[in-house]
Formats: sequence, C-alpha cells, structure tokens
Amino acid sequence: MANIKEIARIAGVSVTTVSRVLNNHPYVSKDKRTAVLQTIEQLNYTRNMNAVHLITGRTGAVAVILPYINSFYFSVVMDGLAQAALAAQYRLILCQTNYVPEEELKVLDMLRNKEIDGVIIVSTALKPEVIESFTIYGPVVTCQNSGERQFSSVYIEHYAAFRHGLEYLYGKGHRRIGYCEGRQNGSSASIRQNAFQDFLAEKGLLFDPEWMIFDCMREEDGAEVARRLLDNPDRSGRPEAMMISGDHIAAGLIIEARKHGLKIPEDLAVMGFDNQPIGRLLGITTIDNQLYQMGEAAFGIIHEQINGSSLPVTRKLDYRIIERSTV
Amino acid sequence: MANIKEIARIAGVSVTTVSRVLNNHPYVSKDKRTAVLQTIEQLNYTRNMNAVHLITGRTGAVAVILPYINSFYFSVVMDGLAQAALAAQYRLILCQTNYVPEEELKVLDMLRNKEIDGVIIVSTALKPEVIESFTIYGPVVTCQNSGERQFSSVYIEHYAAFRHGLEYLYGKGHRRIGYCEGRQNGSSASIRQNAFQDFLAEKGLLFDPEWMIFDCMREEDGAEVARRLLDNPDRSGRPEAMMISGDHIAAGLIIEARKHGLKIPEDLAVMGFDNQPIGRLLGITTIDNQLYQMGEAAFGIIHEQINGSSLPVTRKLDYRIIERSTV
DNA sequence: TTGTAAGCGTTATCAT
DNA sequence: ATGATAACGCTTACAA
Repeated sequence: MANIKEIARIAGVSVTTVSRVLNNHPYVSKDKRTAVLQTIEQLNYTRNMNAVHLITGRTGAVAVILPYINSFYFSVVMDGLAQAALAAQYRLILCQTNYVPEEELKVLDMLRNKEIDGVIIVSTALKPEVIESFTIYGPVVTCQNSGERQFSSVYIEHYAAFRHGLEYLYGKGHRRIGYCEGRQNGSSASIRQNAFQDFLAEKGLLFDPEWMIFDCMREEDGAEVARRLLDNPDRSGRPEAMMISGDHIAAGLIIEARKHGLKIPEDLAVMGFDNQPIGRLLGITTIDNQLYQMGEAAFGIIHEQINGSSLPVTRKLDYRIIERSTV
Repeated sequence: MANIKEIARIAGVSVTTVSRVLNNHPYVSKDKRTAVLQTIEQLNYTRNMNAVHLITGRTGAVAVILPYINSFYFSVVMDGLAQAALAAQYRLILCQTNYVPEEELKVLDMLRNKEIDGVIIVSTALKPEVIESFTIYGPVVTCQNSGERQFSSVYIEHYAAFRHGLEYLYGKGHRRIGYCEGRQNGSSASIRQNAFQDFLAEKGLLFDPEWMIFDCMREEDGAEVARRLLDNPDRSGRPEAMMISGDHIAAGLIIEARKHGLKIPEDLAVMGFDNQPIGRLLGITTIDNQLYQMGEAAFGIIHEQINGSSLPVTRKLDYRIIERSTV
C-alpha cells in the first residue's frame, strides 16, 4: 500500500508538501497541489490513520458505556449520542458491558491507552470515586448526577420527577400506591425507590412491601405484576394506583389487567415513566424524561471537553408529566 | 506520560524485554520480568495503543453500519453483535448513518485507512457492487443476502418467510389480504413487497393498492392504518387479514381496531413480523426471524475473516411462525 | 512557498 | 535469554 513518501517521490515534492495538501494547509502552490492530488488519485492512496493518531495523540473516537443496548431507555440515549457524534464527525465505540465492572474498567483504560479521546458513561456499576480517578487521563461524562465528584454529568432529577408523579397520583385522590422498578440496584432506580419511600412516609401512607416490585424488565413482567395483584380478591387489599418505571412495563400491566376486566383508571390507576411510543398508543399518563436530549447533551459536553475546556460541567434536564388517561 | 523506553531504562533492561513482558512472550527471565512489572506499576504505565495499531496494522475494532439504533430490529441485532464482540475482546464502532450514502462511504473508508479491521453492514443504502469494491481493503459482512457478490453475509430469507406467513393466512381461509411495511425502499422491505405481490398474483387474489401501506415506523402508524381501514363502512371493502412488518405496528393496529369494536381475528386477522415482546404480550401471531442470532453470526464471520480465512461466507438463518391468537 | 529531519511509541528482525 | 536497531507512516519544527 502506498504511503506518503511514495506519493512525495512520484509527485516530485517533499512529504511535507503532501502532508500539507492532505490537511488543507495554506502555502502550497497550485501546481504542486494538483500534482499531489493527481498522484493520490492514481495510486488510490489514503492516509494510515493509526500513524495520524499516534503523532497527534488524538483519535476522534469516544467510548460509550452502557449495560445493554436493547432497551428503550438506552437505545434512545444512544440515538441522541449518535446523531450528535455524526454531526461533529466523531466516532462512537459502543461498549455494552452488562454492568460487569471489569469490562467497564477496560473501557476506561482505553482512555489511558490513548485509544479514545473521551468516555461517556450512560449507566454503570462503578463507584463515582473510581470514575473520578480516570479523569486525569481525559474527559469523562456521565448520565447520572456526579454530585461533588470532579467529572461532568448530564442528568434528569429522578427523585424530583418521581415525587412529582406521586404527587400527581395523590392529587387524584389515590392513597394506596404501589411501585414497579427494573433492577433494584441501578443507580437511578435506587434514587426512585428513595423518592417512593420518602413520599409514602411523609404523607403517612401505607407502605406494603408486596406493592414494591423489582426486576420488571420486559412487557411480560408487567403482566405478571397484574396477575399477582389480582390474586388478591379483596379490592381494598390491592393498590389503587401504580407508579411504574418504564411505559412498556405499564403497558404489560394495563393490558393484562384489562383482560381480567379491570377498568383503568377507575379500578387501578397507572402512571408510567419514560414516555415511550407504546405509552402514547395506550394513552398512558407518564413522565417524559428527555432521553434523546440527554444523549445529545452528553456528547456536546464531551466534545467541548475534548477541545479544551477542562472544568467539569453539570447539566440538569427537565422532565414533565404527560397527562393522558390512565390516572 | 511514561513510555516503553523509560520503563526499560529504569528497570535496567532493553525495550525489547519490556515489550516481551507486555505481550507475554516467553524467553524472559523471572528476575527481569518482575523488575519490569514493578516499574510499570510504579510509573502507572500503559501502552499507547496507537503505536501498537500502527506497527501491527490491526486495531481490534470493527465498524457497524446501520440507519438508526433506536428500533427493535436494529437494537436486537446490535445486542447480538455486542455480546459476541465482548466475548472476543473486540471493539464495535457504532455508525448510525440514517441511510445517508456519504456517511456510509466514510465508514467503508475507515477500512482503507486501517482504522478498523472489518465492517459489518446491518442495513445500507449502498449498492452491492459498491460494497464489493471495498473488500480489497478488508473483510466486510452484510446482514442481507449478498447474492453473487464477493462478500460475506448472514441473512434470513425474507421472501420465503413472508410467503410462508401469507400461506398461513391463506390456509386459515383469508382471501382479502393487506400489507403494512416500513420504508418502501429498504432492501429487505422490497423483497417482502415482492413476496406479497407475487403471492397475491399466484393465488389469483385481489390486489388493492390501498391495502399496501408503507412508512409504518411507529406504533401510532399502525393505529392510523386501523383508522384508515375502518373508514370504509362496508366490511367487504376491507381486508380480512393484514400481514404486518413489525409487531409493534401490528400492536398499534390491533389496539386501535379493538377500540372501534373490531374482534381480532374474527373481523380482522393480523400476522406480525419480528417476534417482539409486545407481540407476545398481545398474543400476536408472528414470524420470528432470529435477530439476535443474526448479530452473533455476523460478528462470528467477521472475526473469522479478520483472522485469516478470506473466502466469502454465506450463512442463512431459520425463521419460524409463532402461532398465537390473532390469525 | 518548500524541504530536511526529528520525533510519536511501539513491535519485528536479527544478532549475540 | 537479551539487546541494538530498523521499521510503521505520519506531523511538525526549523531552516532555507
């Protein structure tokens, strides 16, 4: 494969001149420029980017850490990231880590290795202090509140958003409230759990551990919850309302509940989370949490940080309740 | 930042020895090895991978071309790819191209540039001959039948699968059959369209262009189709059955149709495609097309090709009809 | 405007 | 078992 030296030789110029042409630098005469371009064309030459990366210390690539791509939440964030990266001519390395800390550390090591210019952490099993310890090697942006830690983040206030949703249910007269969540130990999941428990405590509402259900990942899990709740024939032994993390779970619950003749919201009110298309279809009242914008913003921040500004940035995104017909 | 030379100097050995330790080569005495490892630890050293990439001509990265990640189809394929890549210690560069040919060409150019070791094309706007022209730079695998073209592919037979589904509807006695599709010009979409039209022609069934509906991307589009069909008050002016590409579209159609009092499948039979969780939830009869396996297989092939075997490979995946309750 | 030459940080080759 | 030294292919002072 041809290299810059060969181009220089054949075009009858120096390698510097070829490099200048390659990088659109000024101070190249028209003659030489066309000579170089012609030779490049003739030999079907392209730069070996690894050499460029080595000498410049940059790669134009950013790694994205997330547990699994095949979920509404993460694929929307990824969409936002990808569109922003495309516009900025950056490459995104998708690192699906299944929340395995060793794999996540390998990705952060790529920053030390100079394989990438920055890391975006959408969701992680790593502790903030571990993440912070890698910021000396390059910019890191997380999609969870970094608190006092010295790295950038863009986030939605899950605590406030969730409480807001619960207030909404409360305002509609509901007092016996249940709660569905995905992984119990997800970092935003535990924030939501706190919001839920704090809310019940403050309002003096009944807290029934049976009504707090974890590991709801798929539509079918929501249906399972409906069946479990309906096992109790006594209506007053069931919640009047459910706060559900993930509209697809809410959809599963609603569809199964209706199969059993329950009226939504009369017999059971349902509040979703994430504002997914399926929620719109079923008329689920939900909380929009700007996932696409989160991806866009995260990339925007890392892009700024790569190009100089080294102070950690924190960006808080809005959420809003979308009133439909299930509450 | 420390480099290999400095490690060598401080550990009192040559750079070659350090390199040997780094790469777990034999023929290094225990003493020197520990000396090197200690110095590495002390100076918190890691290799600059760009130098490694330059000299070895490999990067351990593979690019993935797809139009948008935020869809069931692509995120499941991506999941399969990502799990396989993780297991093989490879990096995946996610190139969301929106079907813009220029962007897709840029990705293929990364192969010329030596930035990546291979390209996996899940779906593209590029013509097969264009893709073929890049195979001289490195392995390329597509998720569409490559036909006679000289590059590898792993695919499901959309034509056969779709016809099989249509036969199934026919077998259940349905004669007036409609069809919903995503982008009209997607490569597998046009194969499915051919299957549909060929089937109607061969069976001598009525072909009503009004019953062939494109651009159904989201759940809500399915609902819109239901409303459009119901506009016709004359039952015999409506299809008896719909073949629908994408269970989420089928879900939208079914939910909306039921709202209007239609019984599924009595008043309208619905056959889905993709075997999505929402289809399971709603009991949609559908066709499973092994998307996760497709991703896994695509990575497996590119991995083989990168490590030697240069003959194009073609792998055909099975599909199967999942009988539920909407037909 | 152009060219020479010194890096960038590795691995590979070939001695010893 | 170990080490000099030559690549790898580019950018960038610095000189002219």
